[in-house]
Amino acid sequence: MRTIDPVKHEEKRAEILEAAERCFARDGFHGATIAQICAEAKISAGHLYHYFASKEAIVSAIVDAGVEGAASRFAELTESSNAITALVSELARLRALHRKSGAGVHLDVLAEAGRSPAIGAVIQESSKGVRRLLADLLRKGQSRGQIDPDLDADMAAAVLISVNDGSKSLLIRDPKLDAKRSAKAFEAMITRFLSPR
Amino acid sequence: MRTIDPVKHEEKRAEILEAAERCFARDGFHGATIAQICAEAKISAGHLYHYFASKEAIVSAIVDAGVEGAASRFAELTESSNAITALVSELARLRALHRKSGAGVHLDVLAEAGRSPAIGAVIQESSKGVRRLLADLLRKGQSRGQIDPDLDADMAAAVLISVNDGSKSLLIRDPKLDAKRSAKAFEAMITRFLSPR
Amino acid sequence: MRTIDPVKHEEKRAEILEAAERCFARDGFHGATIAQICAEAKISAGHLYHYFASKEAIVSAIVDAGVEGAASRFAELTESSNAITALVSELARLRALHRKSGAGVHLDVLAEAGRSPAIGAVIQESSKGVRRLLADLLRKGQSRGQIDPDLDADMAAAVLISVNDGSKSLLIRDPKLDAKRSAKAFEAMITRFLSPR
Amino acid sequence: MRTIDPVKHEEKRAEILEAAERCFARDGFHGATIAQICAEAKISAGHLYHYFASKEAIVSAIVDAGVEGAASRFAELTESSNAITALVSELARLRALHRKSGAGVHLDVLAEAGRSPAIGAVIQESSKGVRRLLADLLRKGQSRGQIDPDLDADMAAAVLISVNDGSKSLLIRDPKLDAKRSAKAFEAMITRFLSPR
DNA sequence: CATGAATGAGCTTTCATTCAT
DNA sequence: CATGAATGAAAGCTCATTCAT
Repeated sequence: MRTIDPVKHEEKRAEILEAAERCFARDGFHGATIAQICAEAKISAGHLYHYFASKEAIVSAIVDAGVEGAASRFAELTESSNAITALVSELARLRALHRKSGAGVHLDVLAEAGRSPAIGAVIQESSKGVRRLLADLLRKGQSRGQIDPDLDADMAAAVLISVNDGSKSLLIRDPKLDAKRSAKAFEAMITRFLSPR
Repeated sequence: MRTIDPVKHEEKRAEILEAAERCFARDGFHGATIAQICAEAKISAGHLYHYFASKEAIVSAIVDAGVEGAASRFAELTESSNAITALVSELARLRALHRKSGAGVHLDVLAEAGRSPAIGAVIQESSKGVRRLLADLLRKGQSRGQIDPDLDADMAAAVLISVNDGSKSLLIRDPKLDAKRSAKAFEAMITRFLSPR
Repeated sequence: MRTIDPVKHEEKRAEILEAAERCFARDGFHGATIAQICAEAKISAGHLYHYFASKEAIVSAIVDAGVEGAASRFAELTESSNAITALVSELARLRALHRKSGAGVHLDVLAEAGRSPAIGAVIQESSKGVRRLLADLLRKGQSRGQIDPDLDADMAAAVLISVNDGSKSLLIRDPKLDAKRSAKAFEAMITRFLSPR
Repeated sequence: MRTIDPVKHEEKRAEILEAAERCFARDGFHGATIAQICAEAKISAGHLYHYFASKEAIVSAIVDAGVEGAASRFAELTESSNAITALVSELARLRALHRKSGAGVHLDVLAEAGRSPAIGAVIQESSKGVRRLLADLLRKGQSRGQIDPDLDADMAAAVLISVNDGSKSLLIRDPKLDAKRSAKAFEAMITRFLSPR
């Protein structure tokens, strides 16, 4: 009975996930092929299916991992003294992140979620989680008097998430866009949106 | 003895474009097939290539057509007495439009533009045009005292376009989202962003 | 508007069907591959799908063609003066046929029909037709006093079809089986089964 | 220090065989996978290969086991006072058996035997054994005056086996076939075939 | 202008089998 | 004895594009 380490299994899974992430970032959900992902992860084509049931399942896993990341970051944000500046810089951080790794996947996955019920469900579940966390954050800001108490926290959270989604298009529409000036404009919008009047 | 009627040619082109738009909206850029588009346009597969050199060329043409539409709408907006409410309602109109026809293509095309240089170039050209029009609109609002004169009009235009892009994700992330409440949140954000202080 | 001959289309379809039949006979339903069939029919892999929607659809078409053949042969049998000898020799003819072309497909398709609803439906429909034809034949024999009037014509037809199915196993179970002696045994069984007492 | 217990080994082999039989009955020879069989037998994929050299070897073993079963049943039949009714009810028993467990495998294996030399050899060997047993039974009936002495016992045995094979197709061709009426038709055919004139 | 037959590379996925542990 | 990770060939099928008619 030599049942082998489930830890190793998880590690391999994570390796494949990282490989897939790189491929999706480079070529998009449809552009990236299983063969590429396997090559990147240095496993055989067939073996990938010991870890993931389908290409879609890989995307699901990536998205799921994203929620957990968001949760931990939001937990930190709650600690910060100024809710708005914290949020503004978090959004800036996300923009910078995608400036490096390519925003394609993010939009690709969203578009795919609009069509594939499987991925759609994953995205909706994930969004619900993130939105709740973000709304809590906003409400905390409201109770501290840092954020306009008249705002509908839940909807403001949804809008902020969509603003983040939209920011993925900035560099696609203008790759030479001045980072500082655009950051300033975003900051202005968010700050004015959330500040008490 | 067969003279080419350039008018008829353009009409056919437009018909195909509309058919393609319906297909892309339904199934996305990758999901829609040439065969589907041909069926929808009621022409043969081979014949489509008399009008468009490739699938990408169809997308390019659709995007190009989008700029012209935006131009004429913005021209109308310039006439309106209140620049901000006009803008807010235009953005609301676009959201409503996509609520019906599916936002998938919009995001799909953006994602594709991030990868394919061909489509990327088209999107960038188109974005430049729309952004200039929008920035002009904003500057006009500033000169009339309706919009905060301290705003960087050019960047604000870029941000507003990206806000519009992001709004495509709203219903994907939560298909049951309350339309009125979310519209109100958007309105608040745009209004506060642009209003003189 | 050069709509091309639907006749040519049918001819090509028939060619592919014949090629497929050869492949199925050689390697069975699962053993034969689309690639083999295409090679045998001298067309490309993709082109086959202009004529048949799937591998299963090819089997369906083959089975359907079989019913038509059976119908025309049964029509001839009705003319013959002695119903029983006619039937006996028809069954012998079918055994001889499969002695040449391999009985594998026949059993393969039946087995597949027991599992795949798609093929099952085709086989059931086809069987219904053949059985009705055969039962009519038997009833005609009964009215002429050549066949035992006490027999349940419909069930006898079903049993005879199953006897034919079973005869496909004869050579598989013993490739060296003496053809004449086994034919005689079959003849005895059928004759005694159907003859008036 | 680890001595192999040949009894345990045989028990495990039998367990796997039963599991495989269930899988083959459900999904056919090609449809059933090694993974399924292993799951059903609650062993690992690799371990199965300690007991059977290949998927074909499993089929061989199942077929072999079938002969032994037939031998013991035929031994009982020899005891019965009326050879024909005993045979008729044995065939009915086999039909009823397959009505429950699915006849697919039987036909599947026969079809496979027509192609694979390995399985073909096993089936031929097994058939030879069963046929000899059955022929002996018939000859015993002849010597007792219960069966037509003019019949070629050996060929009659072959034909009866093929009738049994063919009966597997009855329900596939018509799943709603009336069991009693069809049983009666079979009974009539067998009885008239074998009875002295 | 217009058709649709034809291509062929490429896709995701499956699965019997092997082997290090 | 026993596991399950790993392989890799091959399967069915799709689709943008070309071309003879």
